Amino acid sequence: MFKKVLIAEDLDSISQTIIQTLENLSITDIQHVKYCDDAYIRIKKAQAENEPFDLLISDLSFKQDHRENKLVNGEELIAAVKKTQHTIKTIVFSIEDKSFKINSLFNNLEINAYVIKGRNSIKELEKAIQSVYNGNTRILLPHTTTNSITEKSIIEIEAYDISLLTLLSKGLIINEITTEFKKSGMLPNGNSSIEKRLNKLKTYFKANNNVHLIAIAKDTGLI
Amino acid sequence: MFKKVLIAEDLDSISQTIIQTLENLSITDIQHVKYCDDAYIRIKKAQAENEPFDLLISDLSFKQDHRENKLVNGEELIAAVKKTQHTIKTIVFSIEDKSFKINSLFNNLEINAYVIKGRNSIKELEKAIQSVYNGNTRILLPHTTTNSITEKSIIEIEAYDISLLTLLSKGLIINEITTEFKKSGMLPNGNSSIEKRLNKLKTYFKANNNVHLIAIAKDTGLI
DNA sequence: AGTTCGTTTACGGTTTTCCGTAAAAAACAC
DNA sequence: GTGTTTTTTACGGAAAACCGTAAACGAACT
Repeated sequence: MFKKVLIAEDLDSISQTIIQTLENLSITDIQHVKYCDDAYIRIKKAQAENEPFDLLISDLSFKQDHRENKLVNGEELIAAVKKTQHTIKTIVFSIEDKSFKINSLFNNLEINAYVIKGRNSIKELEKAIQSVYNGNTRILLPHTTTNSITEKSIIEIEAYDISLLTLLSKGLIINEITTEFKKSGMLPNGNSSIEKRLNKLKTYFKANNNVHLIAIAKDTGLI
Repeated sequence: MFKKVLIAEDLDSISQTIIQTLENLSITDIQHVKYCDDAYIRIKKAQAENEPFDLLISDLSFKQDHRENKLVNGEELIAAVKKTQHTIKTIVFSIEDKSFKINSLFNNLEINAYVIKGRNSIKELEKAIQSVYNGNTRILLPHTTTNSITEKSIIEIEAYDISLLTLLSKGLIINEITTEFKKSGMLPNGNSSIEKRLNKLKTYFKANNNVHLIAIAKDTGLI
């Protein structure tokens, strides 16, 4: 079993349970931090001392407080950690159940497992740890994502749409988005193309207008 | 100290910690449910058997799954419980940190304490339990609500605005909202008045347009 | 080079929002 | 009851979204 495990989880009401779960698996060296920055430092340090962590169990969203942090969420943390220690195994333990986001974590960050916080997630987390230790990857133990978008859709929605919706949600009008896209080299960037894309999104999400579309995008966690 | 306590919390990773906290306070009769409906039934039953619960510790948001439930969140649960057993003490333990919502719980549901899930919430929860047992009320142990709206604003924003924003977020245009308001007797319900109110909201939230406004309303948890 | 096909962009008309001003109605004061 | 203030509603013009159509462009192939 894993020897040295780091937990990145801000809520103490949850981290305590994770620690206990790890103890039940006879893992002796369990460390816990409440901030992403701290997690990164710990991993760096352990690496420098030639006693690197075997496994990182991380939440995705961390509460903001008085402290200024460079890494503000689990995605940034994992991306940073993988750059410095690519061999480390990673399990994400989060309440997020949108398959869009989960898939992107497997594809972009190459995490080893994803466990959705739920009514029976402790056992699932335990299983996930076992599986990852046995060398398996792409593990997800869900009630396969209830209120998320279907698989097909996810493929169609890309970074372009996210940018578009994000700018729209920030109050920019189409013209301004066009200018913005031209600045950042995002293509296509004509007024009409952007309108057309918005129309596709509206059709897809069954939205009556832009306002409705943004509301839906917020609800589904797309932006 | 309290003798009989019920915990309503869906995430097992959190409930386990709460149970342990209660055990540390030498509370012997600790019950735990993962669904609001179950909580209500337990309380009814305990009352019928003349051994009512002293305290209810409840989360606010519960994940939806295959099960059909009448009570879908902590607010509904507490409202229902108070109707049948007004003497019960209630502590809300939730990640929600918008003072708008927290205040409404104290005012409308007359909860006894509110603890925000955070980096040191276990100790705060413990303190809250002690305080409620000692007869105190209106307890809130926060880093006083970071990313929420200020006090003044909350007073100004009322049910009317929520309805307005909600309808807008559902894709209705001003004209349709007017009709809707006339149907439901919401006043004022003229096109211009609704526009004027929207303008106030836009000024207040520093929103460029309706799309922006809805995005902000979603972000702040107003709708 | 020319053809085809798909994508991007341009344009125009209609609807809705946006943002004033003014009239009407209601609430209030005396 | 009359005048005053506030709130609500009506209206109208400018800006933006909305929606269809057509032109321009680019890549792939012959």
